[in-house]
Order: sequence, then structure tokens, then C-alpha cells
Amino acid sequence: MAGEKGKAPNIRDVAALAGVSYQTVSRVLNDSESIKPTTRDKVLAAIEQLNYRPNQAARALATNRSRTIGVLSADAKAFYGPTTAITSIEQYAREAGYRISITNISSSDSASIKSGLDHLLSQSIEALVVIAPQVRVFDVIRDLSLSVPFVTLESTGRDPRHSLSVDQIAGARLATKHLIDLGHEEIMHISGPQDWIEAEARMQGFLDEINAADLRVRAPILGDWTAHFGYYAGLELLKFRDFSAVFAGNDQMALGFMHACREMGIDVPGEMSIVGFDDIPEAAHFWPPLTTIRQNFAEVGRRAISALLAELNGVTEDDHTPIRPELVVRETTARPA
Amino acid sequence: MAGEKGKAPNIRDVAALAGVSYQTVSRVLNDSESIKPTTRDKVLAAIEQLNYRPNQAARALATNRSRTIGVLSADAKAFYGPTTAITSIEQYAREAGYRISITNISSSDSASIKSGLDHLLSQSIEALVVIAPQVRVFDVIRDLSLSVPFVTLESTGRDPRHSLSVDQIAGARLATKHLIDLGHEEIMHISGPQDWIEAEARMQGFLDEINAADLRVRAPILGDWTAHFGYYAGLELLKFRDFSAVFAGNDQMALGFMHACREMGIDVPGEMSIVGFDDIPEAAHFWPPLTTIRQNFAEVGRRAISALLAELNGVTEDDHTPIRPELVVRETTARPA
DNA sequence: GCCCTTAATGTGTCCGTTCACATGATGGGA
DNA sequence: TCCCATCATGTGAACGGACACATTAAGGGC
Repeated sequence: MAGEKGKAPNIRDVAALAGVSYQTVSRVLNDSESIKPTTRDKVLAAIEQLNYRPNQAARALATNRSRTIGVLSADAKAFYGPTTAITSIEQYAREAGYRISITNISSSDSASIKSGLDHLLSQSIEALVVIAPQVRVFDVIRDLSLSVPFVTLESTGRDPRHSLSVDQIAGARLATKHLIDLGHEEIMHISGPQDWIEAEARMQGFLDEINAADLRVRAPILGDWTAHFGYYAGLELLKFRDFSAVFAGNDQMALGFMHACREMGIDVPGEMSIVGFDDIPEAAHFWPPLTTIRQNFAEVGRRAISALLAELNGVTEDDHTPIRPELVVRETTARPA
Repeated sequence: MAGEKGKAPNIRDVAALAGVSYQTVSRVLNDSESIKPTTRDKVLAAIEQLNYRPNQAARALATNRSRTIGVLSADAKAFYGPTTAITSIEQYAREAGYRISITNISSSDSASIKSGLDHLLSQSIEALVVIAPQVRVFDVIRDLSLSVPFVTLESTGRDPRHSLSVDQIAGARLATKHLIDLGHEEIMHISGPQDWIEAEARMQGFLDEINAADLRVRAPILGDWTAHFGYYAGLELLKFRDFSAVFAGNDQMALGFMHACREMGIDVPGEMSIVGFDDIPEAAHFWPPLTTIRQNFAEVGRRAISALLAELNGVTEDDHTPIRPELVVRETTARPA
């Protein structure tokens, strides 16, 4: 209401109104020690009256702390996981007095990664979360020899000090083992894009388990995470019905694959078992409800911030135990015919 | 590699190395007129060598421009739309040299809205995009009498100067009319939460069309956007099979409803027609593939930034024509039995 | 060769905040 | 009554840039 005109009030305006020095106001803002309650109240009243907000840019400049955490995110076509993680990151960061700055990169070539990273770095971020688990991102990061703490949300153990994630390999093994335990011997894997670490890890888990059971290894199909891909891949693959189960790299591709099954007149799970990955909220309502691997994305986000804050505060946090994924059995898997 | 130690280099370090004054460096950075090419190259070389990055906080302080656009986003349970819009906003903002700062609010009570807005405002954002179309957000914004340009992504025409969106009412009418044209006379609507403007608008469109056709109006069910809700609502509603078609407020609720249909042994579309809203990428692969209303979220994001930038540059942009949604007919709708 | 214009570059100040240090009140012990 | 610790508050600088203005070098007309 008041002071609607001209410049925003600054700390000296507040000081003048409260009849104290600007330093006193600063002390109140940063609730330092040794402020007489009466003065504090006066200052607070002045702040209120002027609708004063501290200028973050000035504060950042003076303290040399931006209180910003950068998030580098891949332009994923499957939204659920990354979005959940980012929301959670934002929440915990804000609670800790940080803000986040997000940059999306649309392709994984190093120029675009570099430009995204540059955009972030130029904001003097204090820490970095990378949710763009494309292999190449790591090379770029290594080249830049980042001076800020960072974590990447993945789990292949390439760089265990900086990575943090649901254990993708374990999840993939869980999924594959479930199919094997049901008696399937010819299992197909529809993977995510080759340059995604998550995709690589899930494929790894799949292969590990197949080998452990001494089954025939089939070359996985490389997809792009979308339901569309799962559908078209299904149409192709199902021309030769030489497999009885599919482990899809994510729920969307599983959905597309089921669509193809229906169109080809193949019963799920009677003639074909399917397992997805992620447990997106819709998965329980697919037809049939999808058996899948649940991962706790929000927890990943929480831990990311917690790890970064610890590092910012000089504490080394050693809780790099991967978060365990969980098999959710619904109705797309059964014993082979 | 070089200068790995201590403080980040500043403009004077660059100037010293290049053998010019700091002002010359500043000119190169802002590519002002009148710089001798030789000098520019020297400066550029020094920048490169020191791996210098301008300090955004200092720049913001000096220019009184944060180059930040705030995004206030609801913690939506249905991710596709908002996420797509945000990604698009980020992209276009970055192209225009702005960064975005996102704040998620998890509930729509005014305290939480206010705190989210405060968080944003304290970063001296230059403009604001609100993707939290809860009714109450508007009241808070009005109370604060914001001094920055803002747009909200909705379309009820409450505040036409500041709103921008796919025309939700038209979309809902399209969906409803499609059902009516097929011959349905008892049509149910499962709406989004009452405090969401989008939900209100879709309901409005539904009612308009029902009235226009002189059909019986049934009280819509108030949902929460999730597939779970659609499912449980379906289980309840289908006890009384006194309707032959459903218009769901979004695709997720439609999916859950279809799940319920199947469980109750009701054939879709034979005995029950269903239309969703949004056209999420998975909708084409639901079983049966979902008839729905497509809206172009990315375009909404693009226009939001474009409108804000225009306002920041003093141009008034009058292109508030709502973006037309589109009916996508797939396989969940048919003539009533 | 001189003066004036203009292109190219340099100097002082300010942006709003915090930090290190300085100063002013208050009061208790001798 | 004086002094010194302690609490409370004030003062000058600095952070890293941008802007307004000042200055210097180069070029053209006479």
C-alpha cells in the first residue's frame, strides 16, 4: 500500500524510519546476537511498514554466496521421475534457504551440455544436481573440473563419490528375476537410449540376471523411453513370437508394448508377460495393471540436497547406500503358457 | 586449468591481464560500440585464459535488473501439462537471456501461496508466471498488487489482461459436443478439484454444452486429477448405470475410470463412452486408446514468455486470443447401445 | 602545423548488503 | 568516584560490475 512509487526501499530507508543505523537493521535481518528487543521490534515494524525485502543480489555480492543450487536436467520425454525429483529438490532446498535454478538441455551433444552448464555456472551456483544421466554429461563435468559440490542422480558406480540414486541395477535384476522365477526362458529387454546411464544400468542388471540363470541372452532393443516407441517396437518384435516375456526400461514403453500385443491379438499375461520400471501413478490403472519396479524419486531428491548441503557445510556425508527399489507385482506377469 | 586457486577472477583481473581498463572489459562484455578489434581480441583472450565469468549478482545490483522470471507452480499430481509448459518457458526465457526461478506450492491455502510468492519476490524477479491455477492464488496476487508483469496460465477470463491459456471452455464443449453428437443423453462429468480454475472452466464448458442441447444436467463429481480417483469414482458411479458417457477432467482420471469399467465388466466404448482432456503422450496407448482433447502446453509456455518480454520492453502485446484445443477421436467413444 | 571533431579508452561513483572494527552507553566492583 | 568489562549500536570499507563523464589519441580540413 504505502511506498508504491519509485525505487524499492533499502536497508537505509528502513534504518532511517526505525531511527537506527543500517547495521542494526542488517543485524535484525540476520538475527545476530545482541539486539535489544525493543530495537528489534522497531526495526521489524519499519520493515513491515515499508514492505521491505532484502535485495538478494546485493547480499550475494557481499557474502559471495549465491544461495542457489543449479539443476541440470535432461529434456526427458518421460516426465514422472525427473519431475518428482526436481519438485522434491526444490522443496528441500527452499527449506534450507536455497533456491534452485533449472536448466534443461534438449540434446546430449557436448556443446549443448556445456552451454547449459555455463548458464548455470555463470549464476555462481554453490552446488549442482545433474538429472541428465547421459553418459557424456560426465565427461563434460570432468573436463570442467567443477569447483562446486555436485551430485548426479544415477547409480552405475562410475563416480560413486558424486552419484546418488535408486539402485537401478538391483531394480532391473528384481524385474528380470521375477520373470525367470515364473518360468520364462526367452526374455526380451526394451532398453532406454544408449547414452543414458539409467538405461545402461537397467540393461546391465537385466544381463546379469539372465547370465546368472544361464539363459540365452538376446540383444536388447534400444528405445527412447516413449510409449510410441514401445508400441512400434512391439509391432515389429511380435512378428516373431519367439519370446514369452518382456522387461521394458520404463512404464511408458511397457504401455506401448502392451498396446501392440493387443493389436496383434496376444493376451497379456496369458501369452506374454511384461514388467515395467518406475511405477508411475498411472501404472496401476493400465490394462492390465502393470507389474513394475517402484523407485522413490522424491527420496532421491531429498538425499541429493542433503548430500550437497552437508558438503557445503564441510561435513562429509557417507550415506551413499543406494536406495532400494521395490518390485510391485500386478497383473501383467504370469507363468508361460 | 590456470587460476584454479582462491577467488574467482573479476573484471579488473581481466583488465590487468589484457592491459586495458576495467571499463573496456565491461564494454567488450556488453558488446558496446567503439571497441577496436585488436583490443577486443586481447580482452577475449584474457577472459578465456582466466576462465572468467561475469558475476551475475554484481551485474544485477548495478543494473537493478535480475534477469530472472519467477514461476509459481502448483504441486500438480498430473505432471504432463505443467511440466511441458515449464520446460518451454525455461527454453524461451533462456534464449532471451533470462533465467527462471521456480517455486512449487503444495497447498492452495493463502499462507503457502504467500510464502511461495514471497520467496520469488525476494529474488527481485522481473516478471512472474503462475501455473498454479487455484482460484485463491488470484486473490493473493491482487492483494499484493504486484509491481511486476505477470501472466497466469488459465482461461476463464477473470483477468483477461493477465491470463493466457488454451481455451479450456471451448475444449470442454468440444468433448461434450462429441458425446452429444454421438447420441448420448446421460453424460457424467468427473471434474478436477473445485479450487482449480482449469477444473472450473472445463466444468463450465461441459454445462454450457449440456444446456445448449437441452439435456439433463447431472451434478459433476469433484476429483483430484489422479487416476486413483477416477478408478474409485468409477467403482461408485457404476453401481448405478444410469449414464452412458463420461467426460473426465483429464486423461488420468479417464484412465482410472476405464479401469473401473473393466473391473465391473462394462465394455468401453460399447456400453460406456469416455473422453479425457490433455492428450498426454500415453493416452494413445491406453486400452482402448483414449478419445481426448489435445492442448498445446508448449505453445502456452512460449506465449507466456513472449507476453512478459513484450511488457518488460514496454510493448503491449494484444495477442490474448486463446489457443484452440483440438478433439482427438480415438476408440473410447461410440454411439450408445 | 594548428585546431577541431570523433573514435577509443580511462576514472570516479554508485548499486544494497555484509564484515571488521570503532565507538558509545550501562553497570558492577574496588 | 573511577575504571573496566560488557552489551548495544554505529562507521568505513569492500564485494564486482555498470553508468556518466573525463580524458587521450588519431584523423581531417585549412
